[in-house]
Amino acid sequence: MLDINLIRKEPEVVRQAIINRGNDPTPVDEILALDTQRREILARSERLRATRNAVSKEIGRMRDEAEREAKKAEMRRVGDEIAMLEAELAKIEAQLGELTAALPNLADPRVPVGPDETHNVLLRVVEGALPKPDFPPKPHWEIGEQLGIIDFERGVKLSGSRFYVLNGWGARLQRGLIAWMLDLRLRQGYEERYLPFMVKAQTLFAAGQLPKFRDNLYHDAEEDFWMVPTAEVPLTNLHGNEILDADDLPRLYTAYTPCFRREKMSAGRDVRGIKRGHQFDKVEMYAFTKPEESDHYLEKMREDAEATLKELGLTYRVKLLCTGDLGFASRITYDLEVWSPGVGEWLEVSSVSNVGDFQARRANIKFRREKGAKPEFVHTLNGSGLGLPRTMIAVLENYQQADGSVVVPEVLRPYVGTDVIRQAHA
RNA sequence: GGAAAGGUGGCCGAGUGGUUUAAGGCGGCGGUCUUGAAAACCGCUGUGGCGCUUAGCGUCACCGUGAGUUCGAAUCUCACCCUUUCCGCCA
Repeated sequence: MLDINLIRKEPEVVRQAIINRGNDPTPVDEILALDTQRREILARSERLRATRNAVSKEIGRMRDEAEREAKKAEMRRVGDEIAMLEAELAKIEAQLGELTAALPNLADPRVPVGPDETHNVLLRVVEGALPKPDFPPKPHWEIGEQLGIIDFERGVKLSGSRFYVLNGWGARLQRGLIAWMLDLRLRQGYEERYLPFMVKAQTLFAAGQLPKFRDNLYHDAEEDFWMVPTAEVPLTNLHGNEILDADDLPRLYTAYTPCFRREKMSAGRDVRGIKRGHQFDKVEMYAFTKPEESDHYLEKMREDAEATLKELGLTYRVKLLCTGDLGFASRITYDLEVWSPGVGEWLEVSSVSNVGDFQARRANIKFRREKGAKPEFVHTLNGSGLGLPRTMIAVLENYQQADGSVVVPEVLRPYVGTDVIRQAHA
């Protein structure tokens, strides 16, 4: 949610920012018009309320019955007028809310302007420590099926396309990755949380997922339960409607959750393998900071995510997203992409964003600089650390051997329980 | 799922239609006193919106949420949500 005061004061800036994202800026003008109307009507109805409050108090003290009835009749008319104005106000506020809720966040000035992902800026490539394979690398779906650790057929039998079953060492590899990543986050200073995987609609709104991305979410038909598309959603709301002490900031969190996405927007893309499913696992990083510190923690989160890939010895690259590819709530985003030789692709495994006060406004998360000071909105940041299926793909494809086995990365061995995977079961 | 009780400021807690402008207490902040501290005493104490002559002032809203009754609602009515206890079911 953008600050209405910013829209009032700098409509040109907001308009241009929306255009830079490739969106239509006309809602800005509608918002300004509605905002003016709102304030006019509000002033009128509040003057009437003030009158009614005062007169009602007098009525309570009046002894003369006739005079009393006269005043009551008069206030009845005032009441009717207030009701009329407020009905109008409610309509305007609903429209205003809808329009402002649909506006994306403003991009940071450092974000390059561009129409789509082709204009993202490659910042650098970091070579991993692993030797290049001296044989033609296979894609993970072949590795997985040959080892018997990924069962696509039974996944489809259970749930349809884009589902799979992990067997034996495959399941343990994923579990090991999750546990190792969480421990790495703890060493990096994040606190772990175990969160609800189903949340209320309001929780999704505060994180910026609703109303805009309704089509990409799963929800219960009968109750107000929505499956989380990312841990970012419950983490954002962890401190919803709270005023934090400045001493409590920053708050750094990490959480593992499954993520559920309908992938309606990506129908037909990446149908092969485990790259894009309706259900996937992710370890997330999240931060609540003072406004002036959020950029510092953006860099920390990016470094922390990068450390994951470095410790796995993988080759990756860092991109700065352009305005056209930026997420709805984000001001600035780094993407980390890991090289995977089997599919011959750079796979997006992490997205690290500074959201500024965009989610804090929606979720009403504030802090007080000192006792008695006026509460201010915090800044929030989120980053994947990392997405599991794609990290699994990268591990399987980068650590595959000529004989079809997969060596377990050294850091994962204590977590997985073996040095090398030769078959599904020991 | 059934029954009962309940939801009031940072916390406890009073409040069954109009001097409630939400009592009182605790906590917190400031002050008096003190060598210092404690005690005692005095003062202050939430969030948001709108307006203005903007260190402030005025006004409106907020007592779980939403509707309703009324000139006037924390208080009355209805629906819903949540909490606690008991019963049932269950990992």
